Amino acid sequence: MTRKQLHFVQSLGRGLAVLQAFSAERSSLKLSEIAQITGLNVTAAQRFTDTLMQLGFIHRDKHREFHLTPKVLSLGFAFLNGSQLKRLGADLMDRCSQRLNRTMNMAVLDGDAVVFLHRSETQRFLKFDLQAGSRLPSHSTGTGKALLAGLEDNELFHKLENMELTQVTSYTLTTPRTLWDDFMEIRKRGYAICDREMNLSLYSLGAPVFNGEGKTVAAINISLSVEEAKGDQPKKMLEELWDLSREISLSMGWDGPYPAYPPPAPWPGQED
Amino acid sequence: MTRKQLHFVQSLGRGLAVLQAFSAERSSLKLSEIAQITGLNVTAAQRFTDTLMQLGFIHRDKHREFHLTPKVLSLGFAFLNGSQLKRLGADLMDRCSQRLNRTMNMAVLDGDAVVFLHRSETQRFLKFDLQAGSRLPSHSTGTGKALLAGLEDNELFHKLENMELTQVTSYTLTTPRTLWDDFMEIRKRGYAICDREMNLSLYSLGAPVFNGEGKTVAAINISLSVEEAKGDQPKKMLEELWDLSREISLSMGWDGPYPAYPPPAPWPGQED
DNA sequence: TCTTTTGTTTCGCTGAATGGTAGTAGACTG
DNA sequence: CAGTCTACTACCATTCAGCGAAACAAAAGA
Repeated sequence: MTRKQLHFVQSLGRGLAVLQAFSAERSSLKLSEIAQITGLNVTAAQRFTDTLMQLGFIHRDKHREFHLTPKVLSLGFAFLNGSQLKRLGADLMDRCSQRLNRTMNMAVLDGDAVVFLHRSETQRFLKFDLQAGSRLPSHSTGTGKALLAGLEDNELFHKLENMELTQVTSYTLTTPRTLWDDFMEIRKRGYAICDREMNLSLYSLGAPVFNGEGKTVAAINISLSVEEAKGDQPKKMLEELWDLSREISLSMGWDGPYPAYPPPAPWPGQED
Repeated sequence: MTRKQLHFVQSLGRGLAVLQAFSAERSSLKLSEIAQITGLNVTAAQRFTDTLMQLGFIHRDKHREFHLTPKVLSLGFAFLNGSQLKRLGADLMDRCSQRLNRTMNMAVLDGDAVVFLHRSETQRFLKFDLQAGSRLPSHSTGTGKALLAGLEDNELFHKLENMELTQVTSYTLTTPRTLWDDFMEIRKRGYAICDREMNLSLYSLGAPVFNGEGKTVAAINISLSVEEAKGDQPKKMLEELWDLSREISLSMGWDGPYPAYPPPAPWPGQED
């Protein structure tokens, strides 16, 4: 792990590593497990667990196993509720979702994953349980593709070359080259189509949200079942989605040409 | 801030303080503001912001202001999805919520606040927007009161004496003594009533969830408008809520007498 | 029971973390 | 545009916070 040594507070890094050792699958850990996962020696791990306990972020049950406490949620909550995006967009999205009787989501990019900020639910059955904070691979979701298409060419290229392109279904695009072409289509069209790439019964449309500088800061999506996608539903939904994305972008300060995607560019890698 | 000095890793504490300096209201901070809020000198604050940036938890915009990144959500998400409670209870609650066409919530206690873990939404209008991670004062919510009533007597007393009992509406109970009496009623009845104590048009019923040892680990609630609460709706809702709480407790391993609240106890403080 | 694994405590060493100072870049003002 | 803030960055000597080995204690298995 090469990291600029200058100005890096080791103890903070290690302590956060301890917090991150917990996950949905590994929700209770023994001291020795924490030490193993983080690569710390046991004594050090103990110092950090002690500290985190005193701060109330983890707690130890009677079997001497550590768990995260609800306090860790408060960190994420500060982010969610402080985000201008959510404040401005959530209401607009809720209303649109109600009107269409469709579940919609708003997401941002974090590393190679899309993270959901807000979900407007409806009664419809197609229940694909996501909630604020959920993460999904970006290359196989409507929101993810709408977001990736908004990156600068070189950043996009670099990311494609380095990210893991998991084959989620047989429809998932898994090579940098094919995805690049898809993104260029998205830039032209202004919206993303994700047809069974995430789930064999799911057809999702994703549209970007731009901030005052025309940078892609978020994406919204609307899902249809594959059945519905055969009719003229997509067209209608797309219009609504498009209008909504425009409206949210406007409230974020973008009043320039729409969409504000960069112009399509040729594949910058070696042809093979 | 008195804190056991032994085995407390200062740098971790300070670094986390920097993260916690951000909130919904203060979502973007300058270096000097961070230093001021955390009580660190500027140089130290810089070391921590540097570290947190390198770790991807915060980022700095072009106006040199710091923001949290979506990465902080992942910490809370590990907690949410690792919680047995949520895994077991969410589905049961969703189904119940659908059947009754009522929004329900599940919450746990964290310090003096209730933190919502899961929300089962319905179309109903009474929209009081909460989402996983939201925090509310515990003394004025149905879930909060159901949770507090489950504390050990001395813990409950101590908490009541030390927590801030904000007067949210004119109905909110704000003295330790009156709340104590209310909690004893809750222990007898097995459920909490929160009538306009949080919001003048809200009537909420809260029921506890017990774990395998009979400890109160969570609470669920169902809300009615004050209008509806006048009829025989509460009775019906209560039955459903009660059954659900029992069912969730059972799946958590509690098969003893119900409810598993401690027995009512007299007010331990000085009479005045 | 004994053995193995896991967790706790101690302690001397060292460099990570500290905070003062001085220098620099932006922002605001008149 | 000079002048004056204030906010931020870079540097560096000092030192104590954090470190890990090792000895000890306590659970968990067998």
